[in-house]
Amino acid sequence: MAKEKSDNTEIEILNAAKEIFQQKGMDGARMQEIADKAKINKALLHYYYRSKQLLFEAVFKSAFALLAPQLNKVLNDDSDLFDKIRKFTDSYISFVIKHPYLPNFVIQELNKNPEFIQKLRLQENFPSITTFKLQVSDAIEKKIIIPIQAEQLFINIMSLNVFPFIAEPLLTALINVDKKKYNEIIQNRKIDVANFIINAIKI
Amino acid sequence: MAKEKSDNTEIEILNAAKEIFQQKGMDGARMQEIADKAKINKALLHYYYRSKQLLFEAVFKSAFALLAPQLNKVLNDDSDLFDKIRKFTDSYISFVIKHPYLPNFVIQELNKNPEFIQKLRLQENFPSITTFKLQVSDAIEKKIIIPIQAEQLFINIMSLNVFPFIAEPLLTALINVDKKKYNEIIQNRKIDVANFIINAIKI
DNA sequence: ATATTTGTTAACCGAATGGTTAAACCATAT
DNA sequence: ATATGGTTTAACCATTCGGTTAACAAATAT
Repeated sequence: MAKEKSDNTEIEILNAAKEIFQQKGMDGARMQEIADKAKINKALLHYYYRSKQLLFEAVFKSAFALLAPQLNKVLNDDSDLFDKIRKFTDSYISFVIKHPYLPNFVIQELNKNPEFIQKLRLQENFPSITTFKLQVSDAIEKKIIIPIQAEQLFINIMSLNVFPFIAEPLLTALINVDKKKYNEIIQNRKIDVANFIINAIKI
Repeated sequence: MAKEKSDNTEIEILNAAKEIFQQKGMDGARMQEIADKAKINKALLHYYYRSKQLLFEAVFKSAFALLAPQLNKVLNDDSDLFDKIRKFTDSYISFVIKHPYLPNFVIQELNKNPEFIQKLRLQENFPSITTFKLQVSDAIEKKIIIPIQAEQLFINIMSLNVFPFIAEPLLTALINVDKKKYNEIIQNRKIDVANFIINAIKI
């Protein structure tokens, strides 16, 4: 069987497509450019993925499959609430350094195509907030944290961790630092953000 | 002079272009679609703005000109620090409701074109963090707030206010609410976010 | 009244783009 | 060795897209 060769090609294509789509988005990406990056003929893209749309969806699902476990660190990890916040904040930054374009890509394409999320919802492993809500209620009852809606807390955690990467070009300009200094600031956030959140909610 | 008529057309074009560009981005927008929305012939777009790129830049600058005063509410308003945080948080939500696609548009296009920010920097009215830094230092000295880098605080304020709009499709799915419920949550944030921030930094 | 400038349009153009086709290639089974 | 099946390519196709042209319309100046 020629399985090995074809498997490789299929993966090469997906990797090339990931890079191009995540950097340029669905509209900005060119099939030819993906083919070039994968070092194959453009017709092969269609042989394996039929259309730009289907190739894009494969990339998108694959991207979300990487992101979901990260989100589950906040939502479904069973450690203590404060620990969880610290762990997530710390690990998310490492994650984004590995996949710099990924979160922005997911958010951006979801904005252009909001109904797309329905397809993801059906997948197993789609993050659910249920456990997190119980945990927050519990911490409020036990007077560990002030009363706060779990949804609001979750949004805050996400905002503080994700936004600085998405808005990097704007923020570097506004706070008037170069990319190097901005990265230092981001590094500091590994600890600072968790403390900021915990400070805001602890009694 | 045919000034009135031409003025109208030029503004019609810009408004149509704003809508299309902000919803679909530079790559997704079509000149024909902009012409249709402005109810004019496609050649007129080029008559007034010469190229798609220049039309886009006009839209982008105009969008940023709307956003800048909002940012200056945090950075250069001379009210008390806590007041400022409350005022910004409250007013930013109203702003985004009026211009739902704007912040995302600016951030997104800056990501695809980071050098673009240089052009904006030269414009007067470009927000500067200098005053805000002094204010934060002052508040720390006076033991009103805990020690925190002004840059970090600014990033936090921006994150908590801007991100929930940018990531709306993702967040509604993750916290499992419909659009109506999500808007209620956003409305609550007008007060909640300011309190969250102040709680996190006050002594 | 008429010439001149400004605004507007229909028709057109060339390049780029997503997608297709038909032939070649190549590993394996017979 | 050769037939078979999947794999890969060069060439091609139809359409879309940004942009141009040339002619027409309308306003203004003389």
